[in-house]
Amino acid sequence: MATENPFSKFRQECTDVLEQALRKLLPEIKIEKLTFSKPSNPEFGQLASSLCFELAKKINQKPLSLAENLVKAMDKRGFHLIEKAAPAGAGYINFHIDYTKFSKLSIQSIRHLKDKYGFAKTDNPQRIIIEHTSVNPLHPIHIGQARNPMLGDSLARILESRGHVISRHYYIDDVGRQSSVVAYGYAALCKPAPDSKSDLFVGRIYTITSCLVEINRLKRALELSHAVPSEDIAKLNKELAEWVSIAAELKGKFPELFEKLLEQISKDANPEEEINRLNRAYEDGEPKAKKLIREVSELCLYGFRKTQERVGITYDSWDWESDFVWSSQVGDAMRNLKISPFVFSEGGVLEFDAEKVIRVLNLRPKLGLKEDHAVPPLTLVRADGTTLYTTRDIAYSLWKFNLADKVINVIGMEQSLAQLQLKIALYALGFEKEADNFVHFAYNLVTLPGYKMSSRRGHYITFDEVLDEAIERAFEEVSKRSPQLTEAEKRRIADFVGIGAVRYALVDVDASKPVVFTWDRVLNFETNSAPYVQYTHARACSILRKAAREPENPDYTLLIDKLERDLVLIISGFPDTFIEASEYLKPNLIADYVNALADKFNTFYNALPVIKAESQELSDARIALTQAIRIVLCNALNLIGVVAPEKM
RNA sequence: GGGCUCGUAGCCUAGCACGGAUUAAGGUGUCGGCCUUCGGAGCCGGAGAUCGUGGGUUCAAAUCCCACCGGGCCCGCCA
Repeated sequence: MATENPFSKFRQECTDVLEQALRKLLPEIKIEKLTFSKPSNPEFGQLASSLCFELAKKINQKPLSLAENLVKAMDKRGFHLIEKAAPAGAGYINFHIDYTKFSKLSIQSIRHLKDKYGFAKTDNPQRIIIEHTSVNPLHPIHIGQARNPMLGDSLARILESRGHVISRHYYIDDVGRQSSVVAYGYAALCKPAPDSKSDLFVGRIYTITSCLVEINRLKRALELSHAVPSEDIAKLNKELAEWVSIAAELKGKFPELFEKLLEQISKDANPEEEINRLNRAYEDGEPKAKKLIREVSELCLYGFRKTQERVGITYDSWDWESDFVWSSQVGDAMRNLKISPFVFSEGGVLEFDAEKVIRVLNLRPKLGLKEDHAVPPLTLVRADGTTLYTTRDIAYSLWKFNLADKVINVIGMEQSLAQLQLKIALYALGFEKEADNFVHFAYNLVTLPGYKMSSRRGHYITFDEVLDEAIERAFEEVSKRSPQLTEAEKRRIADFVGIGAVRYALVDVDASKPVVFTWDRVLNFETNSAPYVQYTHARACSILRKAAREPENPDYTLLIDKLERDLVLIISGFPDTFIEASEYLKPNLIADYVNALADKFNTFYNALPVIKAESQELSDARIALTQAIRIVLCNALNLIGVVAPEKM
């Protein structure tokens, strides 16, 4: 008698009983769907209906007397997991759960389903592509970008457990001008072998090259600027001064590399022109340009893979933006858009009229846009015939929909407008179903207090640095608490504790809220952190190890303490939380849930003996409860990619 | 200027999609306790909140609607 979702059994029973009473008492009233809420006070039961407040007006009766009548009309033979139903307050109907039966059902179900428990399967399994991370291959992944893979990977784990077929995609943006900048610098240095982690190495080349090229450009602009107004000159001078100070900073940090690049780049009369030429050559698929840019991009991506391996993240597909340019796909999408009534030409530039699509296809309600929310047009093709980022993304999205029913893009909310325009473009092309299933999972930025992160300027804290620091701090913590362990054991533990802490900290906050990065926040080892939950899991394991027996004869009716009952309720509700997290794409719910469960278990641990309980039957019941809790902690941690250790 | 988004104790966060109970939930910090019990990365208790402001809808608003205020972001032939 195992059930996938114990608490929903109880809810279903409440629904059945209340529906039956309604049919009997008020046959003329039709209710679409009964909903229940969890009472604020546990003395009011485990589920409550506020139905009578709504019905009261309609049938001109007081809510409370209606509640009383409904309870009287209930068929008590339908009570299995319900202990009693009672009218309460000004007109609630409270349902009290029968713990003697429910504890047994829940604990046994969990122990039976083990690592499958909680992962209620969807009725509508889909093929879903989750595109996440997609950091440009120009510099290491920094902490501001690291929230993306943490969220994306957790979403992937959650939706996969829900029964969907998930494919994790990384979109490599190698077509932009920036890629040509770094490739230009790399070539100027004669393609050196990295002297450090390859993405860090590429990042240095990128920052210095970009800075030198920028200074060169501004100087030339100033030389040619006799005719322009003086405020423009002032502006150029200000910009130049800024870049010169960045150059000084970079020269101080990387003197050798800086000098070499300066020497080489100075040989070019116009480096900017060289870069633009390289960019065009790459888009045209010229073999030499292809080889060069792919080489430097691969170098950087190699570093990304190393970083993601550390945190247990992998991808199923690495998609090169350039492949879509070189093949006919971007061109095809363009041609189809061009013949639609939504594209117009202005000064030799192709513009996409998103607003017109919305009007003609009446998309405003569907997209949830207000009446006065005007969506600006999107430039598709430059005057020189080359395409823009979002344009190429249209072709890429169509390609993704060849492989999947649904596409979820984990992309910062600063790109909300571009993502919206992209979605509208899919409607314009007639891909209505696809557009409906195109989801921009937007997340807010990670900022550093009093510090403006800028990859162009080389101002960032890399994700690797954060991981290193987290592991180092975890190592100190382990050494302090478990001095008896060997160095190797301490290292192993520090690794999953430090990394768990970072993963947890970056999914724990609602994705739409901004996160201010502080070391204290990310490297928290106390309550409401991965280490806290990991510790709790290890503690549960420790009890089970010490007990050294399977609970042969548990008597669940002995679990009468409020703490035990609360724990049963929490673990029986895990499938509900899991379903909510997957349906509404809210991985933070899992983090909150697992922390709340750990909290309650620690209180229980402190208050009631498991192994040395008064009787063998009670001890067995508590061992079984501890087993069930351990399973749920582990399953929940897995969803956010945090290791559940047996010892730490 | 237009749009999007966030605003809940000193600080960080949950609750808002789906409005409900004379106590708005945690954490951190602060003050005070718990080393006789299964791992103290723990547990218990105290103090700490005009839920940004003002209206409105409702029997009922942190939650829905409107206006305003404050922070962030976007409105490029950048990505």
